[in-house]
Amino acid sequence: MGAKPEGASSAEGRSQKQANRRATSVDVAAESGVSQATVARVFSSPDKVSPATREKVRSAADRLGYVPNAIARSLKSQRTNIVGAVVPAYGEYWQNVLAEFSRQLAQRSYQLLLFSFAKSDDVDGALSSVAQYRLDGVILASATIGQSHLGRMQSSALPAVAFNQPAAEGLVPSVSVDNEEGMAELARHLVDIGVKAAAYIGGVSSVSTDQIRYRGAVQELAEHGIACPYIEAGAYTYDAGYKAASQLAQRDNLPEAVMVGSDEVAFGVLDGLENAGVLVPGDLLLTGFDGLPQASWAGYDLTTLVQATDVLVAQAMDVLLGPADASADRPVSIVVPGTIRYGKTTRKGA
Amino acid sequence: MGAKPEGASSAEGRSQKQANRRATSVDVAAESGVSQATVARVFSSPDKVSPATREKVRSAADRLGYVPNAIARSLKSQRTNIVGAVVPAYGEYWQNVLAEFSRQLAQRSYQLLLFSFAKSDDVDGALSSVAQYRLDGVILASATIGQSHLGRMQSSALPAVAFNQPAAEGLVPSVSVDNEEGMAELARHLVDIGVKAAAYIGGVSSVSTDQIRYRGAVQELAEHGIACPYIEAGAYTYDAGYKAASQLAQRDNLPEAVMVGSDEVAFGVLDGLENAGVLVPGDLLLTGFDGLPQASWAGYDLTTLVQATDVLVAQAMDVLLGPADASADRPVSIVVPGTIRYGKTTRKGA
DNA sequence: TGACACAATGACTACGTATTCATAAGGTCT
DNA sequence: AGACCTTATGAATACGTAGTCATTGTGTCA
Repeated sequence: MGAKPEGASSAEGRSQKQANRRATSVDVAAESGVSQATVARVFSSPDKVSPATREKVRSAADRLGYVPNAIARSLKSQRTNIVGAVVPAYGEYWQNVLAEFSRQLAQRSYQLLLFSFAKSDDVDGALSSVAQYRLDGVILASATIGQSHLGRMQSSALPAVAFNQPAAEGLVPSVSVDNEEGMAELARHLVDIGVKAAAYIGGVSSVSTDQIRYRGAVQELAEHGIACPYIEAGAYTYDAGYKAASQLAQRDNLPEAVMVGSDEVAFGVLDGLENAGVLVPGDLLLTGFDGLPQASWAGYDLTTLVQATDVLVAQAMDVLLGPADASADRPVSIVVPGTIRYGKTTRKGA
Repeated sequence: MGAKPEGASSAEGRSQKQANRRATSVDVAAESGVSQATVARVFSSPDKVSPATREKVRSAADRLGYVPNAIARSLKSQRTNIVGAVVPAYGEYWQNVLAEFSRQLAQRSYQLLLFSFAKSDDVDGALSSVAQYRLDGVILASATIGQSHLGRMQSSALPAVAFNQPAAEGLVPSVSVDNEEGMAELARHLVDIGVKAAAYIGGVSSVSTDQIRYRGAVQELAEHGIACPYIEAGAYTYDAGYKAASQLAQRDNLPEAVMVGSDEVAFGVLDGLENAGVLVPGDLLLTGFDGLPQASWAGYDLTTLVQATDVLVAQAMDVLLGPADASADRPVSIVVPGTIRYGKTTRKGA
């Protein structure tokens, strides 16, 4: 052990020469008079180093402002401690989900690398970016990720979980709310309070969640002899809902109730109806789906199916990062039930 | 050039042995009978490779499912192509800002690594994580990042930009909306329509944006002889606003107008007031701040100061990724003006 | 006291890529 | 045809870390 205290001065000389370079474990080793291996050990498995050495290295590291380089660590260890999330760039719902992902990943001390896309064509780009970073896992959120993408995902060795994406069934492990049953429960609620005629406003009819939610409504209502025509808003936005409602309001015979496929659209429908002089719940009952925070704001107080986002996300984390049962015969596919929130939009007496 | 076509068979043998290992540039080199260096060139500077070789390598890469490893690339090139964002985990406003960051970074083909924190104590953890990944830059969003953190940031060589964070002035390059002038303009609007008595509802009084916005209101109103007491909601949430409004509504003498420091709180205030029987704008005028999408929803139609989030974010990107003028004497500090949205909450005649 | 287990540490190498330098082949100009 | 430049390619190396293996010192047991 060359314990001559010349490490300090030489290291300082160097650090003056190249002021902007970040210190490396080699620098710290020189500064503290130990080997690079020991420095590495101090930061990755401290118990393998004697307390005295540990302290010496720590202080040298502080002096030099050394921070371990996660990139290099990842290269060596083949783990990044980063999870990717492919999420649509717009939409209240996805923003909330993303926030929840971020919180729960932080809890498990993972970082979240975000791949968002505006149009569904951009998914391609996002997914090929995903492959470059050797992530520990990836969350595929958004119904607009096609099955071809999912198939490719399946073969890519990268652990993945599809979030609220019925189309993924059988291809990729998935976690979703029980869309069909949830919407059916809302329909049952309408039946219970005596509704005899209804309509359904969806976002985009080609999206699988849209179809499944509609099916849940139609089937349940059909059992009670109630028809439920489908109206397409064209997008999952407030404005699309507002417009759809404006058109609906001009009809001669208004349905007794309107079931909307998502809360964000439902807010637009509600405002669009009231703007056209149709009172909710006076003239027409209204339900949403998702359980966005705004649904419980007094201004809207919407009857809707609340997704337990925290539970859904927690399940997704478990699938992704939990025990590696991913090698099971078929990908797991977890369905979480939702809960109805009863708001004033279906309160008949009002 | 050992052009014997034995590369293929040997590579296949290997790929069968270790099925789950991702192919590397070395594998592709073997498969296509060129050197690793040439493979690297095909993917990083294709014009330096002859078309024939390029094609040969490309097809070998496809066959093996080769995707360049961004981690290894980063280690070598000292650039990650990733920008970090330190953002609060909650709040409509931040969710919107984050979405905009994500969109604009994607446009510039950067990825976004998200560090969110729930309590402001967690900022420490987030910031030390930030340092480990050798990011190309970091966005510090949230007024709760203390000056000590900013100071440390300043010395860490990592390009940073503070977003809507007045406290950063002089320490870190910053981009914000003109909080003071924006609130002053709203106050002027109230004065213009004849308001003689007002109150201000802030989120958390110790936060710098809160203080500055309040100052903007107070000073402008004072010039017209109008007092403007400060009420603290306690958080930047709908619920906090709702509660504050409920208490306010019980007072004997209601102010003519209430200025709220942020839209999300303002929505709560609005609903809280109406719930208590105080009509807006009939009994009381109301303004918000931020320009959230919900402000233009017909249900609220709030008068507020709209932040041009896209412009703010674009400016932040320029500061962070643009020409490296960061070495200027003092960090730049860009202020973007806001725009008033006139909603029905200050429409006196209604 | 010698044989042996064990703790602490250092030398060395691999992770996968990009880049520098050297080399070889082919073409141009006088 | 010889000197020279250009293009295409390969060999070797560096990026910063973690883990393997070898080495040394220290204590324990018979």
